[in-house]
Amino acid sequence: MSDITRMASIAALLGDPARANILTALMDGRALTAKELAFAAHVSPQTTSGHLARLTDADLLTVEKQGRHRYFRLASPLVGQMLEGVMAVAGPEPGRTTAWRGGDALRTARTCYDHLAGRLGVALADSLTAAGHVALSPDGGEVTDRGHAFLCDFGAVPLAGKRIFCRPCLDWSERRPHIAGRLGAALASRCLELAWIARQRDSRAVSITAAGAHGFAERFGIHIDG
Amino acid sequence: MSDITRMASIAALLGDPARANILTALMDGRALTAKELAFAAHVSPQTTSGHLARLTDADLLTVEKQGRHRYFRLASPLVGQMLEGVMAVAGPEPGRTTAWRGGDALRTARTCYDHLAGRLGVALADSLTAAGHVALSPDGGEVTDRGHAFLCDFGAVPLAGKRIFCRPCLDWSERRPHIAGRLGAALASRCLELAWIARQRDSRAVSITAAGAHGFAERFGIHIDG
DNA sequence: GCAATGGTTCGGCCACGGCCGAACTGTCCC
DNA sequence: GGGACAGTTCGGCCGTGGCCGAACCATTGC
Repeated sequence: MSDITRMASIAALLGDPARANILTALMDGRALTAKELAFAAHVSPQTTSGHLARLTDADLLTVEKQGRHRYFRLASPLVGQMLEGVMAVAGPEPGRTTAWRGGDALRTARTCYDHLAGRLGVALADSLTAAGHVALSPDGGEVTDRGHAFLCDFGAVPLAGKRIFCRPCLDWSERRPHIAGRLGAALASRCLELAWIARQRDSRAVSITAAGAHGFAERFGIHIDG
Repeated sequence: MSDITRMASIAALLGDPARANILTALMDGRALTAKELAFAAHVSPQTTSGHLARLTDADLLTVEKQGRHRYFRLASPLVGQMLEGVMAVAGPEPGRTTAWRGGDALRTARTCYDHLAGRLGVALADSLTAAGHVALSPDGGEVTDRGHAFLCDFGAVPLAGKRIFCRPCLDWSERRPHIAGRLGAALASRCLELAWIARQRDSRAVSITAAGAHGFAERFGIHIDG
């Protein structure tokens, strides 16, 4: 199969509205179940199953089995970039000025469910592990004694609950882990509380405030440009 | 029509092998006729006509009438970037290391028919106009007396012939004009003769040699990185 | 064990769209 | 004028593929 034939078959996969819905629903790096994707695609679960099979066959998606669920996510940053490339061409509808500029902002910092992702999320995870406050392993994470004190001092106290305390979540745009679970949620809500970050309308992107730029640098040694 | 529906319809246009052939044939910025594109797409002229109509309707291509020919070219750099994005995902075939890295090289310097395009081609045009050697206008170009002397000294003497002497050619990746016509061809062949540039296998990209880097800087004040 | 739920496979329906042959328009050139 | 050539439009054929209903696994929980 030639280069352009393969290119055409990949593009054909994006060319169906249902599959396009599925892929864009996954663009923020979350992993969603087949049923959630069926809802996003506005088609029945059977039909969705077929689409998902084709997308995973083409290596656009990866799948993880977990109990009776199957979680799908974008297979690589390249896939997200490809989608953005198509968006960039399709986006500027005549008579509409909002070009698709979410790309950069999304990569800089965004929420993933209720925790932080993007460059900021990954940098935060790096900082905490480098300082020996948190130890991440593929299937979970631990907070050290020093880490516990540090986080209490910072004001990020996870709520009690049976939800997993800390786990690494693979970041779509950075392709490296950030911190999810109750700890991730606590960090995000504390940053919001301190007004270090601010939500943006109609987007999962978050912006880093001036106070945040200063705070992240001082407390975590993190410098995010843009 | 929603964002993702439009995205899907754009992607669907790329998803047909014939259209994918057409678009990739135009990726180096040349303008080709419907018949040439029919040949590239391996389908009949009638079928090609339909494809071209859809591609221009979607603003992926622009068309210029010229006599009984219609010349098609990519409508914007975004289209080329989109194609590269899809190539990047489709390209790395398992068991094959040649990823699609032509993109950068093509943008740096390439041939367009028999003259130079890309950053180098545009820089050359800029240099010659800035120095007052050449005056480009939308439908042609003139060489000044000083320019004539300069070009003779450089060794770029256009062949006689009825082909147009000098005309601007819109550069796909830079979206600014470079020099085509007999003059453009003479410049390119002289650069090749001096071994300032070298052709690459199976590609329209050309590489700038060490002598070229030096020569372009000294004679034309051009510095191309990469 | 059984029911409930997530997910897949199968079969059949149907529409969209790619393809070409044939006929038509428009331009160039002798 | 007439012939050659570029390109388009029309009509009809046909395959691909999207969609859902129904039935079928697999896992969880009672």
